[in-house]
Amino acid sequence: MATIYQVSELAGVSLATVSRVMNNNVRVSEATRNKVLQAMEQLGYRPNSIAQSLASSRSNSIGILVSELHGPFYGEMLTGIEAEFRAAGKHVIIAAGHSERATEEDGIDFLRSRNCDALILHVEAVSDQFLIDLSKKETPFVLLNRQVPALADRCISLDNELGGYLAARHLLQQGHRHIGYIAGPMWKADARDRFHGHQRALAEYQLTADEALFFEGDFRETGGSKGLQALLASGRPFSAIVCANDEMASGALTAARELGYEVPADFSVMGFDNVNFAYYTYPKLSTIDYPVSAMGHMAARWVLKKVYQQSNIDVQQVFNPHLIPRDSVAEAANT
Amino acid sequence: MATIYQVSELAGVSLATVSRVMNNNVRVSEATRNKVLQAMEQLGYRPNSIAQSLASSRSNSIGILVSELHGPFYGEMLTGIEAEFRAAGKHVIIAAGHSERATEEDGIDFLRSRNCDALILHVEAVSDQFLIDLSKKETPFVLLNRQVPALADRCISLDNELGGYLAARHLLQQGHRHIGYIAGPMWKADARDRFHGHQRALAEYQLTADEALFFEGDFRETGGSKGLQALLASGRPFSAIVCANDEMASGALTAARELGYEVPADFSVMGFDNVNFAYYTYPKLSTIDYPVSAMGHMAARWVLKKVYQQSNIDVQQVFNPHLIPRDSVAEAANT
DNA sequence: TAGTATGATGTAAGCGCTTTCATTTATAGC
DNA sequence: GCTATAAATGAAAGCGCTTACATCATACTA
Repeated sequence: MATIYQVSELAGVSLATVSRVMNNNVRVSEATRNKVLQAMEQLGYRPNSIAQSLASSRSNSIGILVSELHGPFYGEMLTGIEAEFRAAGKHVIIAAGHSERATEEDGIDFLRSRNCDALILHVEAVSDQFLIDLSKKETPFVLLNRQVPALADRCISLDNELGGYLAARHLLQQGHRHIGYIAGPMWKADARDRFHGHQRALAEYQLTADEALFFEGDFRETGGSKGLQALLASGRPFSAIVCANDEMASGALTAARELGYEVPADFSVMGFDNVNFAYYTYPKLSTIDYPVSAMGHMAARWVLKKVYQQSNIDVQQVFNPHLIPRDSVAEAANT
Repeated sequence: MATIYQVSELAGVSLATVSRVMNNNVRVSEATRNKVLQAMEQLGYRPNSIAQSLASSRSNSIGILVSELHGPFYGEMLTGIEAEFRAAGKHVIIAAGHSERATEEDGIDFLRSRNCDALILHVEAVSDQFLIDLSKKETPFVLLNRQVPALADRCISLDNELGGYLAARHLLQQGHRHIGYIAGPMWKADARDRFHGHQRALAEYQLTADEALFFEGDFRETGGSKGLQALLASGRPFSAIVCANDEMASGALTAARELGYEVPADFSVMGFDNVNFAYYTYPKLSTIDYPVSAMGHMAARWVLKKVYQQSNIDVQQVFNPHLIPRDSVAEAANT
């Protein structure tokens, strides 16, 4: 592999000049620039990015920690992030946190040890304090889908409370008054926020959530099917359920069918996230759109702006969800 | 940030000794090792991985190129790969190739310029020759889900032909004789192989694929719905269709419902891949299992073995698919 | 007890770049 | 044509490590 030294020799200029044409910020005369370019071409020269990083103390790499690498949600997020950075010539190092405190902390550590210029973190299990402490260390980071008041300027998040509100209101407007709720793990902030929004909507109708019609799931399909079974087992009548994400809604739909119920004739089902497959469930899932890809892009742009000084970039930090009505919700029968 | 130099000073030993205890291969007396460890602890020392890479000409990073970062298939693959490397202390740089020749070549270039120690490639659009040429360059790589005869020792693949065969045979055994086929893009090797397997099974029953009942889709939901419409429009009767992947099968299922057909009463549908959501479609999709996560693991282990000399690792290069019968296929009515 | 392995440690030369500072060369003003 | 200024280029010192190679102390052999 040719080095910068051989290029400089072939072109008959100094190392410094070659370096300058590579980082074309400084002025180099057209003539020498061409000589150098030609020499590079001829030698098939490729700069050694490791050496560049060492010398410039900038690795051009961004560490991404997400809970999982699979699943419709994280996939979209990663796609958005990667696209943005790739275009900027930066590269992306990924790690999975699996929603566990130790693994998340370990992942952050791992990424930091890799000399990332910045981190994009989708963490759920580490404490706010941990993040606040982390913010005092040298590596900058943004938080995706998390609100830490003390770190407000580094948070890119969705208004989950509003989403929960919109979902419930949709059902209420369709006349539903007995609404079951299959929540996400309540130690997760987004799960809690969604439920709070739900409660707020109910309150507007002078209603409160029935504890017997509440089930705490795991954000996965099985959580939805177990949740539905639990609601049914409670013996309490209900005409609709909201699931805190689409995976659980899908599980609930499947379970409903297996148990002989028909959605939305027997009861309506709302999802949340509007992941790709929500259109392909049966019936098509009414849900709340989560602009996850856009938010991934935005996190990347935050980094480009704050860390790589690309000042012409605008960043939006709070996103709003909106309702996607489809076929899994129908008007309530006469109550 | 503390450097190795300060550690050596605090511990009262030379740079080399500190380096030795970090890479604990060489012999260092217990006493000095402890002194050094203690000094590191005290300074909160963390080695600079960039400097390590430059000095050792080993980056401990592996480049991964997949077609997409989202979608159930690639997500599983990445999860498998990441888990394996993370445990080994290596890190993973990812890029998306989007199934386009230029983007794939560019991605490989990008990864190579990042000094990856090895590459794991899931490429579809670049030519065999390109890969053969690439194999002559310094960066080693494995191919996932691709068979290049000249590079057989670097391929980890599924026997797609067998999968196509199993899918068709299942239908034939259920008495179906008029079978539609919604293929993937036929320029992709896996799409072709699956179809070849399909033809082989038909041949065993003295049948050939009806060209009017063949549709070339795009491996996505919309491909499946368009495909079904095309088959229906052909006017040819059929009692079953096989889709070359689960996404298209899901699209076909949804389209069938919209058009007023019932699966499997009106016709059976087979998928391929056994992605996560296949269990949650309605009806539950009969499909062919693709052990994608295991194959991701295996690709990572190939790298560990061949590039990082972990000789105790076994690698399996060819995987076999198998049938997962569920509810979307039923016996053919009397023909 | 001299002679020789052997294990532990130190010295110093890179790895391939970036970047500051000094130097040379070109341009302009008068 | 000569000096003042700006533009282009070069020299060289790192960036924080790894790793031959050299050195030194100790343990063993005969």
